[in-house]
Amino acid sequence: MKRPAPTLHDVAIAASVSTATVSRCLNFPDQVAKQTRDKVMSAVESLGYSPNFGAKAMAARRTNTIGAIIPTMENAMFARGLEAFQEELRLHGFTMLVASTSYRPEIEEEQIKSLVARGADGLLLIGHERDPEIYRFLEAQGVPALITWVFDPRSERPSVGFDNRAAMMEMAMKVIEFGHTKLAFISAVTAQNDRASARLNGIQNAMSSAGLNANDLRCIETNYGIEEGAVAFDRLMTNGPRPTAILCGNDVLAVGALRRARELKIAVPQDVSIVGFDDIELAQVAYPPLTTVHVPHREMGRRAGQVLVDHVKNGTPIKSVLLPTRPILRETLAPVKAGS
Amino acid sequence: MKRPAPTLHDVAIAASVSTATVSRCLNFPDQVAKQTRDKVMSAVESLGYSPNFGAKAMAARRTNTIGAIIPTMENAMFARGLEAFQEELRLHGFTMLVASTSYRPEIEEEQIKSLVARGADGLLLIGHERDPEIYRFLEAQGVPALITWVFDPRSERPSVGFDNRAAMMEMAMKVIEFGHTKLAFISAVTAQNDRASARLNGIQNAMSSAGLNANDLRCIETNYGIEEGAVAFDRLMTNGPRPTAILCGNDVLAVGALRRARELKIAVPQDVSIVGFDDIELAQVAYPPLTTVHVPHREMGRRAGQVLVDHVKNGTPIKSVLLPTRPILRETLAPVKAGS
DNA sequence: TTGATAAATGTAATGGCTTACATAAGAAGT
DNA sequence: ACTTCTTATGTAAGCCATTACATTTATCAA
Repeated sequence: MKRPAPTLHDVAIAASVSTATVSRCLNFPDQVAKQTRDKVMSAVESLGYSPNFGAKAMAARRTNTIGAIIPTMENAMFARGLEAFQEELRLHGFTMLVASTSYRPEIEEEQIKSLVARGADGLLLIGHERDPEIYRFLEAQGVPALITWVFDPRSERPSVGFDNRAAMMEMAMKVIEFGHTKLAFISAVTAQNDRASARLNGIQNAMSSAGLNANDLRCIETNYGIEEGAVAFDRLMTNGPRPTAILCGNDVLAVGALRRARELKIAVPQDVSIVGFDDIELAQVAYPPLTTVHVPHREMGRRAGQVLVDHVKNGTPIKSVLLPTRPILRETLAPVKAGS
Repeated sequence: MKRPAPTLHDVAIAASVSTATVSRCLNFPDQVAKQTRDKVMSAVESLGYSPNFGAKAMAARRTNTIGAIIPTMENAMFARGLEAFQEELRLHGFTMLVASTSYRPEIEEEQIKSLVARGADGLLLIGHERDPEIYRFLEAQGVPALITWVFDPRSERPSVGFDNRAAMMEMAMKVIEFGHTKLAFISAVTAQNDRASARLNGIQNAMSSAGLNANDLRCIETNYGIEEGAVAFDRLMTNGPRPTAILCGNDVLAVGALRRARELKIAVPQDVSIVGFDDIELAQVAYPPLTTVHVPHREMGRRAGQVLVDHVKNGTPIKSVLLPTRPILRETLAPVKAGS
């Protein structure tokens, strides 16, 4: 199907110069005489020539490409951060390659290998938790990787992100301050996901430090999705002791819970408080507007871009960046009802 | 920063075989004796070898890569479609490369060149409208491009998508059936965006065919975003003759309008009807749930993947696919109030 | 004019992989 | 044991750029 694309050589012939001259025209235009340059450029134009990236990468030993591997593009929070990341890269002449893994570690591994093979000069990864083998591989390949969306003070690997545990703990404290003692948590799947488990820990920490028994936390793990949040809410409210406040691992789950509450005619926040995490746009337009933890996704993407580019270009060591989060009180969190 | 990665040659030495054998081990494992294979594989393993994509692509003259260029990842509708597209590609052993353009034609051109240079075997593009020069370039490079998210019966270029005009016309007819005659439209920017202008046409067609004067349509063009929708709504309701129904170019704008309506204490749908387009998740969780045009984004992504892979692999000519859309009546559209 | 210096262009090695073709080693048939 | 096929492996020629170095041409001072 694909017919052979024009090569440097074809252009050289068309312009009756050497390939070196053509290459220089394209990469260092001021090193070649105007007259020659025009000749070459018009040949490039008329042939529709575009340099072969593989050959270029091989000869020049750099690609100006950075790979980003995220769990899913369907999550607005990643989409935002990445958009900012890409903008930052563009500013410095880098191109971003994205791949998504659907939260499957084996696909992540495949994608990492694929991007490395493509000559990515650096990688953006989400979260710390992955097979150590992968870190060894990146090491062997000499490809730097920047961890984001998390900031784990205990990890030796630098990252640009926020402290999931502390952020959720702060929110849980708020909830507890509102008088809630019967808490539940609709969590994302925690296996292979340090963000999700850190958030769970945050709640448990808050409970302990407030003198509650962390074991009393009812917790449901579920996949990502509005419907999933709805189902979890249903289970929480139908079976077992009813919580008065439900924390959710992310806004999407929270919005699902909110929807089911409406369907079940359970008033939010009068009958039950619901809070989310991430503060994506959804949170503001939900009804009632969702109380949630604000995360500066764009800022995170930008900073990650700066740090990574600086490292790849100038060898500046990667330094961790901790970004602040804060609870946003909107309307789905209210003081517990007397008698609950 | 980057220290040299192990090469085929290194592996060959470590396993004391020729590079050809290593290559075969990796690409056609059954052509080499089990004993040799094991030897090679363990060398690959211990060196952390990963083939250099550029070299591979150059030698093999194919990349099994398909590029997708979309306006923005922040729009759930593209994210969804792409996710499905990627899944389909994976099934056939292809990898997807995404790039986004922020709706800027010059960035799109840059991205197209970049992906072609990277050896993409095919491209997925959104909408027909772009500089003819680009189509010529793709032609010269022999890279097939599939147009999606639109289906324009009048275009000679095949596409997999839906008829934006007809879809919006159908919705507008519904609105008119509900007795509305004072219509307004909050549109996405129509310049360089055939989807947006087709949707506008759809409304005008509906008005004309219902005996209304299409010139009476109040129309505001705005950028993409919730806040932008809110602002547009505000302008529409504050200045000039108040419409009784507002159609929006997409759900995000509609949700913005909805939010502002709540803030202004304008009841929806009692005081004004609002309808969206795309049927992303936002639409269902908005309050009240948004009446909108359903577009099968995932299906579209899947079909696009099939068509493109089939073309790239087997040379099957690209045939247009028209996907159905339908108005989803939820709660933001109601009959016009008597006396309005 | 000439010789020296700078500017423009050309020559050819290089990078990592695939693959057609050549060769070597085993299996099978007589 | 000896030829004849297979099967497994090796050899080496590309693929398409970049770039160090060599060469040619232009420029200018003396």
